[in-house]
Amino acid sequence: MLEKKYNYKTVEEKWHNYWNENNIYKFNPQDKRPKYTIDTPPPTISGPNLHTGHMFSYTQIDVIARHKRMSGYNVYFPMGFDNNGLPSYRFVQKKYNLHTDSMERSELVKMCLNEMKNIQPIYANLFNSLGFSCALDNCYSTIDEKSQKISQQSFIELYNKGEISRKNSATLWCPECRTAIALSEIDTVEKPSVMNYIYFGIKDSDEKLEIATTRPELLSACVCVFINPEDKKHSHLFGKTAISPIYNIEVPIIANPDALMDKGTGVVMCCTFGDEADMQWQKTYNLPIKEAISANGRMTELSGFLSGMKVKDARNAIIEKLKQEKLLYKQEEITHLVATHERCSHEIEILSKPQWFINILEHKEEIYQAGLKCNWYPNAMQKRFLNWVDGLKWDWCISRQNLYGVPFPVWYCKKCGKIHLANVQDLPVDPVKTQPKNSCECGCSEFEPEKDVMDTWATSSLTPEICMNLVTNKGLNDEHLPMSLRPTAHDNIRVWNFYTIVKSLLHFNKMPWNDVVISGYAVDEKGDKISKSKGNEKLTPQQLVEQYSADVARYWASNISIGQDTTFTMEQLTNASKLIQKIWNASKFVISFLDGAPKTEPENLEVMDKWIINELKITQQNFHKNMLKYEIGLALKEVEKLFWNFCDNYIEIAKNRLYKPEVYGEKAKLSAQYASSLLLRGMLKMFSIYMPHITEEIYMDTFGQVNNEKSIHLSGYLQLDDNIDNDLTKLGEEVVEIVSAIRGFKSQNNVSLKTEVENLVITGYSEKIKQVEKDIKAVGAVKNIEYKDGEKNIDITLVFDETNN
RNA sequence: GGAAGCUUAGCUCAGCUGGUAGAGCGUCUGCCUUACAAGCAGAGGGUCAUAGGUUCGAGUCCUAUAGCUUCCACCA
Repeated sequence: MLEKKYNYKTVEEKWHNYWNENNIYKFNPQDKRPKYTIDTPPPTISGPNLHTGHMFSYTQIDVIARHKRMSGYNVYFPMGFDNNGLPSYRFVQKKYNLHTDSMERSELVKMCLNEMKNIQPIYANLFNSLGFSCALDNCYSTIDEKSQKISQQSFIELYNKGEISRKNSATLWCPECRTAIALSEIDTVEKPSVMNYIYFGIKDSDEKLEIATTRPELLSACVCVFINPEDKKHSHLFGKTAISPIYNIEVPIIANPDALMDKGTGVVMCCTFGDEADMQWQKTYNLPIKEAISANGRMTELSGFLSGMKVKDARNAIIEKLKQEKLLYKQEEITHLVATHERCSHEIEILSKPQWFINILEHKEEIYQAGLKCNWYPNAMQKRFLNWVDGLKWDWCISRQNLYGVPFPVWYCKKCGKIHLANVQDLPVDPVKTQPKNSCECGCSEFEPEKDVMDTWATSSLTPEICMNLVTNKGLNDEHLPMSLRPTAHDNIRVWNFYTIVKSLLHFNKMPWNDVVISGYAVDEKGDKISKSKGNEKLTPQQLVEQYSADVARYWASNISIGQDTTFTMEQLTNASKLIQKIWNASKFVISFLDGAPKTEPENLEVMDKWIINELKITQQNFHKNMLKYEIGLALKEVEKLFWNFCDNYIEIAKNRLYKPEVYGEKAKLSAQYASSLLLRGMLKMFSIYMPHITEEIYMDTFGQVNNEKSIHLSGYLQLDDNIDNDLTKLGEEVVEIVSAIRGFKSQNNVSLKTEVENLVITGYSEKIKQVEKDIKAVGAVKNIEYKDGEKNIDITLVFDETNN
């Protein structure tokens, strides 16, 4: 028997234990049913707690996982933790106040892995307390040995395929972090700057050439001057030689249509490597490479008197000097967009350093095609991916000059410089700690280890393989590809999704997954993303679960439109709490009549019972239609709509037959018992993917016991035929209309709903209404009904009662 | 500058392949009705951003405009 009030605290904890002890959600790879595999995003370990956003997006994934499980799939819903990257590194460094300059890499990795052992249970507890059905007993970490092995194996295989090479090439460089970074790690921010107008000289001429620049400190690296070929004002200069101020370097004047006549003075100086455009020009015009900035963000010797200065100091110093020498004739304050490193917000430089690159530019078309092949939910997200692929300009630089990360399995021969790779069976290796087994072909047996580490995405892009390896132990392997689903937020389209597709194509020429679901953000009333740094998180996930229950939190997180941001308000929580209590109450009512309920459909079902069963069929169809599109919120609304219809209208009708078989007949009672329990069972199953605790509690107290079932979550949805009877729907609508009219009339006359109706005149309704006369009479407390033809109308006369006056 | 999405009741949002505007919350009124007063019933409230077009008929399709959001590009 269910208690009067639903006590979520004890109930939720009870089922968590039960689910874990009985391995309810355990994935069995041997199971013959079709698999549904999820490439779960591993949460980044960058702080001691999870936030609202995690709860929001992982709930949606869990709803999908539960739905597929209920639909008969063998569902694999793994979980991992991402601690291979700067955020985790920074977190540990800060927490223990580490001086990492003097640390060994392996030591640091060990510390990060240890720290994860502290954090992981906290994350796992929250996941558990939210009722997530993921495999928390077998998680991966993106820096653990297995992941390192797969990541290094991927490197070796792609190297052997010729898809990876070490090139001395332009690299996006963060002087603050002192590492190369990828295009996807860049944020562009608007910053104030100064446009400096300076004079260049012309060889064998007294003419002065006016040039505008925001980066005068790069003057020493100036290799040429561009002028638009259409530019008549400057056309006499083509083929001549310009002389840079201060350094007096002679550089050619070249016609270049990229030089815009209306920008600056129309004359551009090109400094390798000032920015991306300079880079392109360097390649196109085969210009010499001159480096004015070094890896630590200071000026090189090339810059002469600026040498050793930081970029900004150098800029001020050279402006001073230009002013002194009267080579600077104008300055303008401007704001412009600057590329910055998203992790540290420092301005990016472009340097030429030897780095490891994965070929992506030459695979652009294949990647584009893969984007087309993938099912994106919502579909508009596909465009974003394709746009990104279209705009690719760089190969994927996977080396980072960090201490922390997955090392390259690479050594260089000290004598001839030849690249030596580790053997796959020896992985994972740290080249700093070990040496190749054989000496080099040149006879040398001394090696220099590659000290760089791989970009974190070089490993994260292998999560399909890392996930499946947890159960198959087959390492880098394509048996499981494509996985069914990659769920993620939209900020990851051009990063994690992109790189995963790249790796999967390069390794196996296969799609990593069939479907990609992009979730929106949880936002506050103003539309700002809820995050700890913004301080707009009203309740932590833990508080939410404690104060409102996991089911309430989950309801809020699943009541969404796919890809749309969802506002978090306290009202929504109240709403969900009410729905849950209502489910409890309605269930109590239905269950109290479960004794003696027919297990199979009785003959001669009452019309209104047929009607509500018909409504259940319609709802199930709509529910599944929406779930197929991953519209979990719309599917939920379908069930809710049915549920309220069931409570407000059907129960009120069935009540009378259930309470008074002596008046309405035993058969009519059996009919209502059958229909109400079928409805409850069907609705609980659909609700179960959103609110797994309360539904389990009710189900296992009743229906589950009949067939000794282990859990509602393994019970599957109701199998109903799909014969929809539209006439029944119409009839039901008419009945609801009539009942509503009676209720409204009583309401307007300020009388209780149980006040009897002396006479009810129904005009213009279908003949069939007569079939449900006794139900209408019962629910409206109507003594007599008259039927008339004509324009639709309902006329009500109440029984005269002194107490009503 | 390029791309995508959004603009429907006071608020948060549904409205699939075109056919007389929907839900929840909030507001107002009434009701202790053998599941539920943290409940129930009822009422009010919208020229579906704007302007054109296609159509017998458009919130729904097409074109343009405006506002908001996001992504990309723009460092001389």
